[in-house]
Amino acid sequence: MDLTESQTPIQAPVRREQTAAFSPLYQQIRQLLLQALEKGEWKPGEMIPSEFDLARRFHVSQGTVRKAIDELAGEHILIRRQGKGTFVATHREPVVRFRFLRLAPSDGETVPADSEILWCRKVRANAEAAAALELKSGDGLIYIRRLLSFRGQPTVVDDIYLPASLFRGLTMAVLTENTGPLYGLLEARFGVSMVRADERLRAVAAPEDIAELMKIERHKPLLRVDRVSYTYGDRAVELRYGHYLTDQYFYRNTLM
Amino acid sequence: MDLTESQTPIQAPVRREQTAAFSPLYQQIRQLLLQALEKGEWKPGEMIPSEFDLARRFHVSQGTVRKAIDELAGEHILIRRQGKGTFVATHREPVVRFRFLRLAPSDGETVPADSEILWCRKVRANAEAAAALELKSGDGLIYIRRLLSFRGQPTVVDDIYLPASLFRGLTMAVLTENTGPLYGLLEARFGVSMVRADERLRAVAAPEDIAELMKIERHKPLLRVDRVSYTYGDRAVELRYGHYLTDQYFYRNTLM
DNA sequence: TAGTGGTCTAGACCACGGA
DNA sequence: CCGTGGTCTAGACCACTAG
Repeated sequence: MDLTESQTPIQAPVRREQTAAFSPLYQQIRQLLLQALEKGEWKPGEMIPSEFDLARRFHVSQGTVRKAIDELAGEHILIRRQGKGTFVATHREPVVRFRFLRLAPSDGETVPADSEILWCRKVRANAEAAAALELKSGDGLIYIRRLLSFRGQPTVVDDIYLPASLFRGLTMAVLTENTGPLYGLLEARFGVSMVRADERLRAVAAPEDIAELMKIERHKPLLRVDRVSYTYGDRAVELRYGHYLTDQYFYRNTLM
Repeated sequence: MDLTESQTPIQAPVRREQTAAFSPLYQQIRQLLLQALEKGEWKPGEMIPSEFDLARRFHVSQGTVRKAIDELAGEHILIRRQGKGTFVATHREPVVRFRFLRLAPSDGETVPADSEILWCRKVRANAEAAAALELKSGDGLIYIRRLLSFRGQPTVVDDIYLPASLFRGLTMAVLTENTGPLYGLLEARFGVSMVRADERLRAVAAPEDIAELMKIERHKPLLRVDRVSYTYGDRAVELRYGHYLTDQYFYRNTLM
């Protein structure tokens, strides 16, 4: 995989002079790996070179590469599989999906979500969206509304805003023909991998349009989840407002 | 610190025969460290022995001890401080507290919580509490209700259930004279450290008694947070039902 | 200056998966 | 059988803290 190609190696492993901003070698390697991922050198689901190959490429020891990969694996950006190799994480694996869809049923039975795209429009960013997505007010956004149902019960309404510049060609048709998770589509078709998301949760009274979609009475309490998602390098690439009906499901979380 | 005392060392570092349940050495060390913590050999806030001392004690290399500590530090059970030592995490440090109280104000300003204990009673475990706390129905529990206010606005009502057997002597008087966080009291006075918690979030209409305490109208949407907390070794030691008013505050969470 | 955690290396060997 | 990640060791040196 391009091991002989020209590729900005760390020449003399940079030992900054004392008391200057000190960055350990393995952090520099971590950054180089992130850059390679961002460039798309290895795609989601693919295997990256072995630790020894990477060590040769970056002119460091295998242990140092290992520590860099350890960190990225801890962030769920890479996935180690003993005996097989190290792979780029992908949202097309269900285990990843569960990290980003935190609804679980009150009574055991896990259940697949049934997704219906309600619309997909181009809009202009208002101040709030622009601030969250690090854009300018008025920049183009793609606005998607979708409805998730479990066992036929409409349970989640998501209003999703994506920078139009990153997702040219994302249309209603593309969305409806996609079967897997949305993030899987975004990474496979547009090369944008969601790596982290910050959420803010509140209890709110159901707005009229959402109550109608969910077939519930107005003002019923809903869990509102505001999400900003980030790709490599903490770049915000999605703003999402979710309304969750939590009669049969709950939002699960673990504090550590 | 008892380095010469008799203490079940790993004698011949146990290399299990092939294909049998294999546990790496550093995992065995991790378990021994957890046992020492559980025994109270090192108390919250205290420094544990250096990596080299522990290596001698357990008859392994410093690198192996280091890897065990790495894991415990990743679980926020231990805290490393370069140049000083490795310390047992304590809930009396604000940084830890924020991991377990996830409310943040909608408008910047962070604010200290003002806690009022409403009552502290002995009750018997119902089926639900018994199941969550791994007890038998009818076992003794301490039931605490408290009210947290921010800027004078009542915002959180917590109903807390603790196994009476673990917290003998926990009374209204003890609670009211405690100034810091509840978990700080529990670890300092009863030797029970909260290490992890699972939460289930729902939006609900405010029950009458809670609406009254918060001085809000009945049926107003509240965020209900059911929590089970665990100490070392995944032992459940707290069941808590929280009702959060999310007009001015939100529950923050990061997905990774 | 001494003691602690943090980094980096090189080498040996083990566990796992697949050909 | 080989190639991968995983473990363990020993040793050298760096960065940080405190006396």
